[in-house]
Amino acid sequence: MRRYIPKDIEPKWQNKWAQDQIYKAVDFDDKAKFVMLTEFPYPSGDGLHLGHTREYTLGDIIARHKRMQGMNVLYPMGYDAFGLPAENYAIKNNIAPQLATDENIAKFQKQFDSLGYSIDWSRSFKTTDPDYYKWTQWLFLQFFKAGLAYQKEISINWCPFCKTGLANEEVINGRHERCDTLVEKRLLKQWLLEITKYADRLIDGLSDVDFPSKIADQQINWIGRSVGAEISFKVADSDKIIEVFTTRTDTLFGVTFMALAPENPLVEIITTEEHRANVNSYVVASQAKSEIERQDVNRDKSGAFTGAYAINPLNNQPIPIWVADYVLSNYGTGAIMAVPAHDQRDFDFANNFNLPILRVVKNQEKDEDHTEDEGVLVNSGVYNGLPSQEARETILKDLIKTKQATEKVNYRLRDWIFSRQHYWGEPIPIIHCPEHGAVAVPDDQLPVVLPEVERYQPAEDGESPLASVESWINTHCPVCDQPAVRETDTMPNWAGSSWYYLRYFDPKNTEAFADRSKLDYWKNVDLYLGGMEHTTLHLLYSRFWHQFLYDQGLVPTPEPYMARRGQGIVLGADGAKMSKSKGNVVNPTEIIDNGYGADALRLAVVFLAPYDQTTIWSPESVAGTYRFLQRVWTLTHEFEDHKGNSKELESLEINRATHQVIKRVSEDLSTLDFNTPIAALMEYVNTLYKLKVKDEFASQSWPTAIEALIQLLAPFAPHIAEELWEVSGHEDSVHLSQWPKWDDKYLISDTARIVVQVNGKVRAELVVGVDSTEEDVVKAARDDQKIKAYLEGKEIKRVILVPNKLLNLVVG
RNA sequence: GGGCGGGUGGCGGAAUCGGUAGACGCGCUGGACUCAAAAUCCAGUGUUGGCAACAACAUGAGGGUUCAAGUCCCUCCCCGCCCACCA
Repeated sequence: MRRYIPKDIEPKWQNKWAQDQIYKAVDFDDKAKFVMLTEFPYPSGDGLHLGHTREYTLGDIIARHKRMQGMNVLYPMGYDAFGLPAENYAIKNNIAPQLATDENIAKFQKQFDSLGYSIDWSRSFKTTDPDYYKWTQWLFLQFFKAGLAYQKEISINWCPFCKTGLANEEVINGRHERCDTLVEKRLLKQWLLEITKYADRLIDGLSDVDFPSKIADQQINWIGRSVGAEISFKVADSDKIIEVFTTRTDTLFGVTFMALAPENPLVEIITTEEHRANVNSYVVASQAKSEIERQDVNRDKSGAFTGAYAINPLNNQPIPIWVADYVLSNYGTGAIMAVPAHDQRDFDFANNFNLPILRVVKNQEKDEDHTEDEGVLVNSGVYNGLPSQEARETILKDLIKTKQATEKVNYRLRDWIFSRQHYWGEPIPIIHCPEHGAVAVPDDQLPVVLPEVERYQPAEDGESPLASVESWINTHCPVCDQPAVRETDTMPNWAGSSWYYLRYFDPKNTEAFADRSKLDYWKNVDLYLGGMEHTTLHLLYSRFWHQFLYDQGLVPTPEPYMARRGQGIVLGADGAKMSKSKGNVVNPTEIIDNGYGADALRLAVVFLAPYDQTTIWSPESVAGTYRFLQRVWTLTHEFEDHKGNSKELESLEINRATHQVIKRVSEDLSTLDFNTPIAALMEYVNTLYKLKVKDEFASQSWPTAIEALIQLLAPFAPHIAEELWEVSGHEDSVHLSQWPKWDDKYLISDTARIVVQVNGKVRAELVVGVDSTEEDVVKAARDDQKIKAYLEGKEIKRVILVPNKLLNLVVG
């Protein structure tokens, strides 16, 4: 018998599949379509890592399974190639990022090929292709034309290491998520996309798609919709008004001070001469603090009194106005009404500065200094006695009547800062004309191709490297043809990935980002698998783009992804995140080349744990899955050698095992369980090993049993399955064969094993006829030697029978 | 502080509706084969007591509901992820 040597069969089949193009997705096919999407990789110099392998293997298993179920499957792959690592590499080695990127992609491609994925490579592209980013630019212009892309001078998060502005979502704990550098604030003119306009849609749309609650909740929290009121407070002895946002109008009588953010322009205006010096030095000190200092929750609350007072609109009491840097300038109005008795932060501040604390909500709990819980109003004039929730509405209504408040919804979500001061990104296709301002580059001049430059390093002052390319910058206004200059900022690395799935539907189109009829056929992604870390970045951004495109009538569905699943991270064997510095990185190519092969590796990364769970890599697991494949190999070959034997009747045992495993694998795959079907297949093979000793492959049930085994294994381990399929005499690919079906009639037995409990403890196991009556089962139990001993001298008080499963005798 | 997960053998993990806890794999132990080793095959493997049959205990801790709890309820502890001075 030939031995199982993966490297003898895997490249052979990979070539054959490529040659026969068996994984090609067909536009407009009559079969039902299924779009299986996994996040495309950034082609770094390190190549595919184990996390990629897990993600793409999972996608491949689903794609292959759906294909065998008769669907027209599109499983595409591309490269998200704009981004900082390539640029940093370019800066360091003075090599064009284009070249480094192409080298890396070649490396990735080789690894991809060695893993045997059923990807339709004819649809592949990279986001850095001018043919691709032409359409990224065109789509940006649709936002611009709809008024959703705008320029504004704002204080932004600035990474001093990368020398670029960052979106809110890219700052983690005051540091740039990519390089871990402390972020600074800088005032810069930036392009923004008005994602806040879609805040409600992004929340509401979640109810039409199948996202795990973990992901949906995270997006909802990130958007942070908060319903409340904007209330106007007059400043005493002044015509100025302070607007504040609050969700607790019911606590209005408990306001004992107001607080303005240091950046609030009113600070300058209302501060009295007496307090000016003090307030100024406080504001300067606050602004000198780093982001991380200002965001530290545990820090003592600081502030300064402005000398001014506001008037409470309900009782006309004067309220001192303070400046405090715990008030955020970019949320709400940059000013708050402070209710120390019912807000922890206001409470802390009041304690620091000996400001009064007035309880206006009373609740059951003992009289604490402050509570944020609901209760009944006290110290609130005519509103005393109202439940706080009701008071919230009543007071707001009254204030609206007197035009002192409006209903207001606030979001934590901020507009998406879309400018980067970098070379390696899509140029923003805008021309600045002295007369006409920002003008869109006309469609027939797209793409605005990224020019070659002398140096890739961004400038200290935040100018993009493109600013130094005179010949490129200087152009003419598309409206008036007067001299004008190009925008030099580029798009963030999230731009190209915001719509890439649509390009797979029609990757070569030069007239449109995708042909409408193809969009109508493929519609959207049926299942999208990716990392949890993209929940509030890529996944939110691309939903926003898609919803906008839907509103523009450019795509046929309101949501891009019908279902989303997030796969867990694979940690190193030491339990730490894999990283080069820790030396715990596992290279999938090494495992394949060590002789285990792609199939054993694929099984190992999937068998490890449920796909959505973070798990620790165990090097021995490949040995286990390799051993299993070897047993499948041996079994199949032994069967082939004994084929002549088959003359006996069917084996009920084999039939039952076969139909059981078909059922289990099918059902598990439909619920996206991938580790348990592999266990089921292992169990099945163990069973067949035992049964083969019995009948020497003589029963007529063997051919079906082996065939089912190979087919069920095919999505998981495509190479060995294809080889064994051929060995068993098939000429067509197993991957185009029809997924086996189980028949319940083989699963039914005429006997049932019943567990017998006495007082809830398992004491024996009985075999009785299926669907035996309670009377019969109890009788059988009474006759059982072991049970007899437990019933001795006792009376059966109660009998519980779970048909065909369990009998519990309660005795006493 | 808020949101969401989770805690089961030496390890990764199984366990529809509450119904035999520990499937499957790793590791370990013993045996077969071999001059020997590797590979392979077979058997065993939660803990405690016992030669054994068997019994008791056992799913983070404590209580409860139930004929029956890993699963449901209450109280608490611990771990992970995400967000965080968002009014």
